[in-house]
Amino acid sequence: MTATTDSNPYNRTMSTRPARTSRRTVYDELRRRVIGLDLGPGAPLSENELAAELGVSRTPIREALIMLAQDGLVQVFPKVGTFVSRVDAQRVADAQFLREAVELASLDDIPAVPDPELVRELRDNIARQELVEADVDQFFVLDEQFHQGLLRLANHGGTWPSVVAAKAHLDRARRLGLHDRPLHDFTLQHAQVLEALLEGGAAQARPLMRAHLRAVFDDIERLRARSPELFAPSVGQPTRRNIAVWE
Amino acid sequence: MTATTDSNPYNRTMSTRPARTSRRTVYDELRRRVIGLDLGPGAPLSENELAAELGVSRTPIREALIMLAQDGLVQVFPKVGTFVSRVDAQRVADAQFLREAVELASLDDIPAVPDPELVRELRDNIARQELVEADVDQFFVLDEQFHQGLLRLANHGGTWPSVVAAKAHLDRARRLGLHDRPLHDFTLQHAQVLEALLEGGAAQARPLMRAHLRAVFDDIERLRARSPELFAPSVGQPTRRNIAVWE
DNA sequence: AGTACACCTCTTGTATACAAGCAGTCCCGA
DNA sequence: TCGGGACTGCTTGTATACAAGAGGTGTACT
Repeated sequence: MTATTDSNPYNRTMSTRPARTSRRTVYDELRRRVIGLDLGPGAPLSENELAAELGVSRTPIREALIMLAQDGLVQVFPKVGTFVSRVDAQRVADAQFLREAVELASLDDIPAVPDPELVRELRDNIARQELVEADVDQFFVLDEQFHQGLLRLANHGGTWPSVVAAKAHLDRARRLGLHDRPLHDFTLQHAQVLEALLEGGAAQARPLMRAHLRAVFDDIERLRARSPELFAPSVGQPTRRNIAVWE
Repeated sequence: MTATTDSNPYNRTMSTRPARTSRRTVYDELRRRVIGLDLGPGAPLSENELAAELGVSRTPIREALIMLAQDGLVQVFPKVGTFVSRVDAQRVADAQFLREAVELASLDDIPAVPDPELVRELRDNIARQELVEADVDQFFVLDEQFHQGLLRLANHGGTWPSVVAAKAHLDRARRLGLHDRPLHDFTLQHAQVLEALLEGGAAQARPLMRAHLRAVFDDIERLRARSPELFAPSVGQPTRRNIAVWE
């Protein structure tokens, strides 16, 4: 699970602890399911069912769903139902665009002599990426730490939550394919970006970074060409599920 | 007020109407108050008081506050209180960075022959800006329509919600100053950006756009230099207000 | 005077009850 | 056979009751 969701630096309070409310737990869990496609695009979500399953009342469920709706991961139709958002090609493209814009622009703001402590963390991160064999989840955690680290290098770590929000839609689209491109391709790209950055600055790192980000998006676009039905436009409102089962 | 908040194109459903729930009304109202500084940074928000004032129960109030918390406009401390977020200099800088990155990058994606209908709208928008005398709110609406229009020109209208979220923090910071820079300065910059774009493409428009966006940020930075106390870091948790008043 | 401590009132978090509405089903009638 | 309308189950929206904790306040004791 990507535990970096709430790494919003502005929501830290330093003096008070994380305050793990039930709502937060539900939010994290549902977000994980949506991004991980345990809950497929268009799937209906019943507040009552979720409440029963997760062992809490409707209140924290509702509040978590509201947060997910703000993230664009679910859609709430009053008096009708709540549904996992469809994977919309336009939305995925917008997410890619935003992420690319922010991450590329941040390269220009990285100081000539970057924070050595952060650089050390990044190198260490890459070293650990190289040790990952096939654990995709583990790799994703490291991948997120790496990209967030680059933003922090530019002193723009505060934009990470926005990037993560966009990334959620990209990750979901990517998982539709299930294809297992070798993880080491990405690790190599990460290493190349970092070295180019430290050697030649933003000018040299930029094209590599763009290529790296585009590699992910190109995977998605290939998938879309192959299986367009997965990217049905989200305009069609969902149908109510048939429940029945008086058991 | 800027009514463009819910212009998220993905949340449209075409078939169902906007569904104006009470929660939405409360959210819009509180957001307006926070950005308009009717509710100053650090101000305490009591769910009970708001419920009484706005004539609804705690439920829609809570849910609206949760949405505002996700926007970073308020902070909720469990069992302690809810407070309007401080205007944090780092956060404002991050918002500026994100907005700049997205809006500048979008220029590169504007087609050589842009949608003539959208161009007409943009020209019309500028014409109306020129007619605005001193109505700041009216100007803000046109300003947002203009910037959103440019994004749509690049077929990246879907990123507008993210830009608006960042812009909220910028606007709030800007209002701390209350200074009335002539609106026509901005109108002129808008016109110059659009003309440069249509004449010479992204290459010519980019520096003008950057200058325009920076002009706003520079105002904020000047204000910060003059009145640093307004930008107190948000780490310090607020103090509980004294209520008393047995009346 | 200073300090420890019980208290008391506020806060948000959670659970539950009720309201309102959409939509599929089923039955009845033409 | 086909159409229409009441019915019935669900859905989310809102209101309210209760739980649990944080922290200011005042008092009593040293």
